[in-house]
Amino acid sequence: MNIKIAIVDDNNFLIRAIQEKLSFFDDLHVKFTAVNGKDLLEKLESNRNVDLILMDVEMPKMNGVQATSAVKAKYPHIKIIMLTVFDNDENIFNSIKAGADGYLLKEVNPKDLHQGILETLNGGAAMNPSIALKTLKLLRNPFDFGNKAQTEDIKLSSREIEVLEQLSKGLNYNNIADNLFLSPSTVRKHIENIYTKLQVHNKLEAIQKAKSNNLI
Amino acid sequence: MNIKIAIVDDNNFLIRAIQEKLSFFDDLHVKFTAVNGKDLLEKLESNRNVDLILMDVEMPKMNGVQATSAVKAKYPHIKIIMLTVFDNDENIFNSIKAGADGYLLKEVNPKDLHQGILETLNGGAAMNPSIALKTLKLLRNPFDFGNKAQTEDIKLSSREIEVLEQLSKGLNYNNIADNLFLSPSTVRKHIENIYTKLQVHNKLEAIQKAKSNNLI
DNA sequence: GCTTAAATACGCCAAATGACGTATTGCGGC
DNA sequence: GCCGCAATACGTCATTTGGCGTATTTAAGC
Repeated sequence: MNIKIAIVDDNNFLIRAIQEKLSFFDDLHVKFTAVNGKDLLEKLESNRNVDLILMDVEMPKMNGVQATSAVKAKYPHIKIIMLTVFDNDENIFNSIKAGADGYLLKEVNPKDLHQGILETLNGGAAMNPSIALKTLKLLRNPFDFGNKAQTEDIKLSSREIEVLEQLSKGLNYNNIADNLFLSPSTVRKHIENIYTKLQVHNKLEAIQKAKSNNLI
Repeated sequence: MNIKIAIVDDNNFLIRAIQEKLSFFDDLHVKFTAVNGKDLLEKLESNRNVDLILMDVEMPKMNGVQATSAVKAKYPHIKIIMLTVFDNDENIFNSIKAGADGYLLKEVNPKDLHQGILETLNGGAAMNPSIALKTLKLLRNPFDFGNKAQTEDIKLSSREIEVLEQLSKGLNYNNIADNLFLSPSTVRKHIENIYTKLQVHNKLEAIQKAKSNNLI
């Protein structure tokens, strides 16, 4: 077994410490390291043959949450474990939302880190018990789930929103036309305008963007 | 250290197996066992000096979820770890809501069980990696909280799931091919097979169905 | 060793989609 | 009355997607 790992952290000493921990295990190989999210994305561009990323949260330029979103959007098969000294709810929740596959504290011992990496690659999730408890609490109190607003002030007409809603059901243009008593041509035009306003280029992206902006 | 444990399971062989696992550790002591929730509550009545309960989910008379609610309402200081052979979302979610402090599968080895018990008493939560992943998915998808467990027993291969994940990001076939180091033809074939298995006819429907069945 | 399932890969064809340009109608505001 | 915007509608063209057949290679199970 040869597991290819990337480490992302703005602190070189901590990178060194993590490498040290990984060095005990023959099946783990550090492909490269990066000092922030931007650096990571650039390096992934030219060397995407990575199984798992150990990611810090707090970093300059692009933090770990943003980087996780970006990586997961482009390389969903790459697993990501957040590895950080902080365990505040905000970071944990945002990381999970961004798609992280695990969340460990940096004080983790080599054995548990190794174990967590294997479990994550095996379709599980790696988590400190204290983190696990926080996720359970978050699940029990679904109070502030959807309200992280970063609305870009996008304005769609009411007709466009109707079309978008139909689109999100998985209907094709002809069915939408039937449902809204429109010509298929008109539906297409509406969708074209929607794409322009949202700056996207296909159904999926339009629906995702619309949802994240509470348009539908 | 003297940790007082109760085991609740309607299957005597499984109780025996759990006792066996606990017997390796001097700090763990099984105070009593019960065969269902009702039995547990009665026994707790006369002997409430228990630190932690290992609880089965599926039981006659009163199941583990109901028992957890009842115990937590009356004895909030007692920790409860669900210990079951099944790991379906419904049970996990309901157990968490009922107040469980952990969720382990019965196949867990003695060391991990011991570890999980200590961590739970120490203010953490015990969780299998596969369970942990499910809780993360539940956190990401606050929508499938109240609804159905109508898992249609759809089986996708791991490669198919990878493709589906890429698809759900809004990528087109060529980009998916690039990301997974495949020929576009292969991506198309995978997607075709996915559609057949899910009985759908386009991206959107596939993604919706996959999400509602927790495949992605 | 044989069987099966999964993963890989092509080709063909029809349908759906996305990106253009263009045009008409209706309605509210100034 | 004119302006601007939303809503309506067509045509064209290239690309993407979905459906179907076929084939080879690899991994896993018996």
